[in-house]
Amino acid sequence: MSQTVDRALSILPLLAEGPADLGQVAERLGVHKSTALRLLRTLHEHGLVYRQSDQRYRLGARLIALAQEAMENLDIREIAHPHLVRLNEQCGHTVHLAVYEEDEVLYIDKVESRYPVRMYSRIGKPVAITVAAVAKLLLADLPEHERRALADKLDYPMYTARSTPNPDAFLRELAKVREQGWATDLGGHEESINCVAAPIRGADGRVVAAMSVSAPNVVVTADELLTLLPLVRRTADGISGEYSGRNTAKGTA
Amino acid sequence: MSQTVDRALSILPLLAEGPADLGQVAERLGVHKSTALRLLRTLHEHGLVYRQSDQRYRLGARLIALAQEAMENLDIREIAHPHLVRLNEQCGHTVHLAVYEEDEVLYIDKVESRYPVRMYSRIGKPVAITVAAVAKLLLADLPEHERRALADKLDYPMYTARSTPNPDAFLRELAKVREQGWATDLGGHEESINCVAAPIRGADGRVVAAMSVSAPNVVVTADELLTLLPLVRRTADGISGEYSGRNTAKGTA
DNA sequence: TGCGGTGTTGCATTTCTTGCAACACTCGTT
DNA sequence: AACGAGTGTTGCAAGAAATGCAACACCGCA
Repeated sequence: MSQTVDRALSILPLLAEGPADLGQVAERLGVHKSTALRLLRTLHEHGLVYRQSDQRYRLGARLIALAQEAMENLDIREIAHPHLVRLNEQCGHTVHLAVYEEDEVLYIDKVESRYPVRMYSRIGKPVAITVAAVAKLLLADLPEHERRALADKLDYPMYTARSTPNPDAFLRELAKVREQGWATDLGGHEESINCVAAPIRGADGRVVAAMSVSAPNVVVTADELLTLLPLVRRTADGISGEYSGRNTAKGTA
Repeated sequence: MSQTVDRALSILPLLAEGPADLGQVAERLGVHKSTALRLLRTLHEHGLVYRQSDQRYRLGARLIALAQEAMENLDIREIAHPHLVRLNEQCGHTVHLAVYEEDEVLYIDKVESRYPVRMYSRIGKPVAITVAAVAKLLLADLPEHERRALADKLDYPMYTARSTPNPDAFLRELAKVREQGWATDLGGHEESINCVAAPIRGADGRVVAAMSVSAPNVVVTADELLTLLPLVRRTADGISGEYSGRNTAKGTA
């Protein structure tokens, strides 16, 4: 809607790929160097980009701090956290909390496994949307037409042989997940990692977040992990209850 | 430098304080509602701002993802991480890694304490710059005039009775830290929490990051914590060595 | 010393942003 | 049901602000 701002903001994802110098930025934006310079300067003043010693630009610290505050404003996270910790104490595995927002699913909290073999993931990282158990739950709750539109828009990378291959398979999986009220990812993202997940619902019944327990094959088999399902669901329901109860002014994802 | 972009970016810290509606944004920017609307729309298109169900705006998920990528591009973090984990395994306490950038010090990595009583902090959160041990190390390495300028610019909140009270005290502390090559924070931020910290240096000897071990009084006394100093310094030196060795193309903070 | 590469500045042109005012919409109220 | 306040949204004309250009400054290197 606003060309100047649009251009300036386009610089951010570009720099997320790695540091770049003025010329590179100008070229990828399709603008004159002097224009790129002025945009970068403005971003710099706000701390969103940083100029490192070799003069190249990269994303700045203020961006990280802003994101931090953004997450702290999500009240679902605050409510859920103690529950996640308790679940982790009971089962020992990695626990995740994720939300959906505008075609993306991302982790907003995590409690690390107490086993030495851990799964890699990071708070803030976008989730593999076509295979992750939490993503299935969050998308399964969308209205039918949105689900369809999103499914068609997505890429379906074959992380493993069990990854969801195409929109139709994905929609079928979502229908199933919607039906049963929980989801799994059995080696669909990384061959040796399984997850079970359950939805967290607001007062109106809509899914506002999803949580999962993940563990590698070498620690527990998929079947053993599935025995945790009732515990996971109970935890999720507990969070749902508390979230619906305290319906403070603040809204959520 | 660019008014439009400047205004748009000013919206972000504003929304970091909490969700706001169009009118509030317009008022705080000092622009007409329609202008604010168009700026917000542009931010929205880039996912930096999200419109929640009650129509109010808050910071968006893309921002969190961007910040995530920003941190992953910091190579010091990648190199340091395994060292931090090892240190945590040896002493059991919370370990932090922090960098300085444009008047801010922030944590970019953390390994949680294995004791039940934990200290609150979060990756990405700006550090209490006038008292934190890591902040002292990072600032102590700045050229003299920058140090002076920054010290005068800062606020000196009295978190506790032992907090650094004013610029002069701070500069004296920095001089001392610079001299001895390590730093402490003994109850300067939270009454019952102590830290010891050591600097990580690049090939040119400049401090590029700092790391610390923190523990509450109830777990170990300040004196006991200080016995860990040699271990902390050895770890930091190990990271420095590795960082200086691998001087790849990528620059750093 | 001269040369390529890169970043920076002043300026005229024109585009793009701005504020306005009127309109649409959703609530809560009478 | 009708009303009115509050809020969000759009088209448009005026003017301010962003743009690209070209010339300049700077650095490392041959």
